[in-house]
Amino acid sequence: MNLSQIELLRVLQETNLNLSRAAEKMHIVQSAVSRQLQLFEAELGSPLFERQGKKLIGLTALGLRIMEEVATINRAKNNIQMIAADYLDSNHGILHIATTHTQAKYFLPVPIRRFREKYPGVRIYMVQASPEQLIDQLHARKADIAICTEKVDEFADLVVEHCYEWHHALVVPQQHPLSVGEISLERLAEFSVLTYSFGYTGRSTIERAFKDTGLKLDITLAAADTDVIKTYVRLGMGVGLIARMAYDASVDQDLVVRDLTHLIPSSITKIAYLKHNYLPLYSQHFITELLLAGNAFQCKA
Amino acid sequence: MNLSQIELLRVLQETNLNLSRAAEKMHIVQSAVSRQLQLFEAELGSPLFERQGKKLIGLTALGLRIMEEVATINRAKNNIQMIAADYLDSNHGILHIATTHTQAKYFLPVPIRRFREKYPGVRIYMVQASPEQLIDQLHARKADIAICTEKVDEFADLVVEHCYEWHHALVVPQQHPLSVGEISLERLAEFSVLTYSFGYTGRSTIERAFKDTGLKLDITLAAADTDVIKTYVRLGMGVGLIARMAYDASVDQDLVVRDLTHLIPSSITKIAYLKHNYLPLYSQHFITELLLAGNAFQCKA
DNA sequence: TAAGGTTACGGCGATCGTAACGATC
DNA sequence: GATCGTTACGATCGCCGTAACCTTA
Repeated sequence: MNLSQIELLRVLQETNLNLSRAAEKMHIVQSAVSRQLQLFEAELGSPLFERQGKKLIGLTALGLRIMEEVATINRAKNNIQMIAADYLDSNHGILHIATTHTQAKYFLPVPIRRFREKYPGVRIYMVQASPEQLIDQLHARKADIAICTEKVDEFADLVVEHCYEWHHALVVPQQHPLSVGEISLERLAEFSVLTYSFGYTGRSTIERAFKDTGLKLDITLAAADTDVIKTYVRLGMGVGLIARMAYDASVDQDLVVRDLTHLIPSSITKIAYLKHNYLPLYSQHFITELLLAGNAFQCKA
Repeated sequence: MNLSQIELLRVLQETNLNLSRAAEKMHIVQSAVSRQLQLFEAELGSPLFERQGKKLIGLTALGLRIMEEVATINRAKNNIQMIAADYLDSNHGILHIATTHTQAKYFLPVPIRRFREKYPGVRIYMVQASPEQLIDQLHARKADIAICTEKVDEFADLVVEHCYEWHHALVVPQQHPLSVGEISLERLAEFSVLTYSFGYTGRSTIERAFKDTGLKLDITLAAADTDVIKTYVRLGMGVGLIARMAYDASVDQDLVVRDLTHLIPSSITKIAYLKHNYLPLYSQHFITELLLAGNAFQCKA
């Protein structure tokens, strides 16, 4: 048994059990891959893969169980390399952040600016995606840290830290009936609503609030980002249900923002990263920076 | 990086960082070990060991952190081999049990007999030792399963299962003043007591019972095994404080046994084994056999 | 016939062993 | 001088790459 055989098993999973593509990924010829797999299976004494003719079509029970250990080994191997690199120089490296539009636009600018001041040598890559995709990015190790509000609690292999709590707010054009007076869910339900796509930015808490009262929301537009919502609110398509922090007093003066704290449960934006996975010092620092900024953000709101 | 380098780091720890002995253990010459260590440190870019001249005298901060990952990899590697061997043939193998005298003599015979009926091909090795030593045996992977009453709860890297609950009892010669009448801790404290050595067979609960009342125990003899205690009770050296199940009606008729359930808190005998460590099917079966026997044992008592 | 996998064989390089040397007690 | 570790060098064995071959869509 050796580490390249362990690596091979990982790569095979990532290539749909295709030996040729696995060979490419590992920068060796296909016959070498074929042989190493045979050697490994021979050493263990039983096949790890189900075969149809010569093709690999799936894992055996044994293979399935062994893949768990393989994943552990690969994680630890990567960790060793990361730890050593970090020890040599913790001021350079790459930080992959995966997040949603709302966080990227309204929350991250401050912590990222502060982070860059402290670690100018670290390159930052940001990926914008849906919460499900963020988690996939983490699992595929294409992102180091994910920041979002939804979904992340459901995965046992993620470390999740609460960053800040926020509420939804209503935005309407000036003169709109909802721009004054008491707001209730009943009154809200009478209007066309523009809000986030399913699975984005606390949409689930909105659903919950309305489901609990038995009221039905009339969602005319569901967008992944707040700017689209604001745009169509300005066009008079309906009322906007957005994250409070996405209302920007300096550019949104033409819109009236109404507090909904009493109507819709709060949402919590979280930071998530893989368990058992070493994060360089600068990444750890970025997380504390996020938590700090989260605190400040929460107080402001 | 390769698996033998990882293995080397483990072996080095086990040999007090002595390259020569590590080489022996790995069945290669010392110069090869020296070179592999250099190569590995060079690959990581910083030394893993503190050196005094050429001698290794300790781990660096980096080395310390990396050793954690190394342990993980070695565990997973062993698991792979165990899982595969188990898959090939789960009826043969070796089961290393580490336990205390009391368990070995009064509890284990039944579950072990039943286990051997089901797995005649599995060789059983039993080691008798003190609870601390049992745990060392687990950590050194010289034992697969430890069965005892004390200590095991204190280790986070062990899986601990409760097996059965039991009480201490008093054994005295016939005609002894304590052979009749009400027993209290106060009355007990008037006599010389023979019981288990510190750290054995629920000795800690005895301590606790007496410490709580402020009474002082006069322990004339502390032994690791019940038979020694009984022997000296028969010689009239004092009263015996033993585990209830260690009183054997068929051979101890000359002794009077008195229940102490109301005086001394109960003890729990536990099964412990390493976390993140694969146990062959037969070992898993042995554990269920132990739990079954523990249940029966508890009812009987 | 293209795509995926296996088998055979020669060459190269990683790693080992031998051996001589250096340091430390 | 005994113990422990390093360095140099030749030999070996493992692993890769080339290439021919087999199988199935």
